[in-house]
Amino acid sequence: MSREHDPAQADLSPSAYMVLAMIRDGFDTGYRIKQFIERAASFFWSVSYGQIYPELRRLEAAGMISGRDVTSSGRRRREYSLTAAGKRELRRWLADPAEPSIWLRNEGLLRLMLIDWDDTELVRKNLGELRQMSSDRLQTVQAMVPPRERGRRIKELGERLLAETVAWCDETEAGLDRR
Amino acid sequence: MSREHDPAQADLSPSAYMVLAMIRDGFDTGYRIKQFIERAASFFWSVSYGQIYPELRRLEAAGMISGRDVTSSGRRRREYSLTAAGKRELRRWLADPAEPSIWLRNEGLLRLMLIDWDDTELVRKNLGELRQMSSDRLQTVQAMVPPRERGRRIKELGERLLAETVAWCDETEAGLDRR
DNA sequence: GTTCACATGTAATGAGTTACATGATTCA
DNA sequence: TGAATCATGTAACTCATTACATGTGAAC
Repeated sequence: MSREHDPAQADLSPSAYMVLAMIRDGFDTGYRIKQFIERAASFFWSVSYGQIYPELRRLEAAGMISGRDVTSSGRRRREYSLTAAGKRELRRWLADPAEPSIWLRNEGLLRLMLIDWDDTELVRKNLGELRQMSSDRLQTVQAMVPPRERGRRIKELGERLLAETVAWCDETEAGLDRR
Repeated sequence: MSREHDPAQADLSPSAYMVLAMIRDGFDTGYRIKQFIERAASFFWSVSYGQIYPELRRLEAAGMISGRDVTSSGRRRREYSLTAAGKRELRRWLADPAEPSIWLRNEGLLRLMLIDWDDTELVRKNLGELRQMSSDRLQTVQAMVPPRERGRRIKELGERLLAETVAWCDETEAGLDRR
């Protein structure tokens, strides 16, 4: 994550900017942000509540967002909105030339790479697991109604990548039989 | 990473098992393991030296591997081999029913999802960056000579996924002009 | 003589998870 | 009445990064 040290920049984490942008787009509580990311971005981004809630507090302390407690029909929630500083900082980051980092770990694929392929049963099991996960994710992505055009394009990529993985699992499994 | 607590199991991290398997396959130094993973698994796994070297020491302390310093033609390196316990533990993990976790963060895609798509220039820039990264990775994967059959299949998946991403970037950029 | 590949390592730091704790509402 | 969904939050922990430090040999 090569963000160089530069005192002129707030230098938040990518997750913080994600949160900022979600609030900008109307996903104004921690819960809603998590739900949305899980549905719309699950094929390239992950989050947990243990990350989101402290992040919201940090961003508020830093003056990037401001929150207020809302109680409607008995349920309490904390709604946030961007401050001027938050808007500025988000805009700055989005136009920033810093090269984006990629971080990935697919344990299923790792296992598949490490197991003995003569053990057809084990290969089949791992292939099945990967297929299941991918097609579950594919369904989640497909079920998603993207809010804007960019959402439609991103969604399409997710569908293609996940469908490709499912197809690969099927073909690989089929290849197992022809031996 | 839902590895349940079970005193009967050594419960190492997935990275530790990756290291174990690499040593099993003849990649017997930290440097070689990193090189190989970078080339063969870059599309689904990441590693850094800061992770690998301490991991090798930990595994040695745990009796899973044993290392010895080798100096050939002036250069010193530490070569490892699996102990009986290491072989056993690796075998156990590979047959383990624990569901594999997926963890991913593609900052380029995140930016693309968060930017204003009416700013065609910015979209183009981000698309270009993603395309560059993906085609670089694609080349790395293509250049790789897989050691075994399983390597060939995994390699094929990487190629398909990366090629799909590159194609998506191109199509999306082309679509930008038709507006 | 300088750059690239080989080769190993540590310290400081940060990010993000899991498990836990709590409680209301809605729906079957 | 029980399960699912809505909703927030903390503590302990693990993992893994980045930056730094060091040195050799080979190739140009």
